[in-house]
Amino acid sequence: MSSDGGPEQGGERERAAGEAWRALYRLVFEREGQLRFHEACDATGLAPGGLKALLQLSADQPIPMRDLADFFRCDPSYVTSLVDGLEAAGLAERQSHPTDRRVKMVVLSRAGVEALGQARKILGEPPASFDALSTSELLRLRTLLAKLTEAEPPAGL
Amino acid sequence: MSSDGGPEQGGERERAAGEAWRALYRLVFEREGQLRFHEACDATGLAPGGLKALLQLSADQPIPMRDLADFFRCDPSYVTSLVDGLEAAGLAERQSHPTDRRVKMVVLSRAGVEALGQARKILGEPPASFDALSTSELLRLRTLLAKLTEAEPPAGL
DNA sequence: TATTGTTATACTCTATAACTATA
DNA sequence: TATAGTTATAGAGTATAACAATA
Repeated sequence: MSSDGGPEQGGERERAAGEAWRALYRLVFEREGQLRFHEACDATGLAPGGLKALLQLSADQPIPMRDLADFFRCDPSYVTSLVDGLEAAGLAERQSHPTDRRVKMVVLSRAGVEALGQARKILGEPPASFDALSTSELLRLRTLLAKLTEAEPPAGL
Repeated sequence: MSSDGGPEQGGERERAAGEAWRALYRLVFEREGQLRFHEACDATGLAPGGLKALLQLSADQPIPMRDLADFFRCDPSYVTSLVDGLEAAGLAERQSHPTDRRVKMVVLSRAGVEALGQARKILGEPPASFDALSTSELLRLRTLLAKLTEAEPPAGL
């Protein structure tokens, strides 16, 4: 955080930022987010690792296994076991790379796409506490959060 | 989510709620939150489970081990191993309950309090993307999020 | 020689079952 | 009899090391 407010605003700005962040963190990381994630695991029959992998895959954009390992900062051998699991469940398939025959790429099967939709539906459902905000407050909240996510580094795959 | 807006506002309200929630989720659960948590693990030398336990403890309010198991929805035997770890690291101590001699309670040692402070400092640091908001926007964001956390069920220990 | 993915193996995390002590 | 915590054990989850195939 840099301070860009007025000369007397720095403290207030930083306090507000800290409080906002900690509220975000509590809301998502310690409560509803975890619940949602567990629900989605149960609904799809996947272990946490399998669900995280599922969420990074699609039917039409094959992903090299190596990229998954980089994204998750895990060992390639673990990606092997994750993809083994998804394949055994009929949710994903390995494809060979068109030009580099060392590389294997992963895509979702039809069942995988369906499971992904189910997971996204559960994860995307706002918690009951959102009822505490009026519609205009929700609109403002959405706008502010959109600014934050746009400012983030493009951490995707 | 119930819809309490005007007759034509329901769709917009729900869309805003969904988008706000998913932005929250992405921000905390898939990115900065995970990074912060890993950093805090490294800084304290604790495994994820140990850090989660540390965050629920304090020096002056002893917590029965059973309450920890309930809070984490885990088996009591796992609490035993978590507390064993914290104790071996010199961060926590077991106390006996004053009246019920079956119960053991956990408190932080002086080193535990210090480690907790270190962890909270890391976890509570807002991400760089917060620079994208003006001070007044941060103040508004904080206010909106405070309403949400206040509306949550009191999930604490 | 360097890189992708797999196998074999081991270590960590977490749960189940059986047990002790206490209520 | 029921409850708090521990021990022993077993099962996931994840990493390391050695290896085969390909670049």
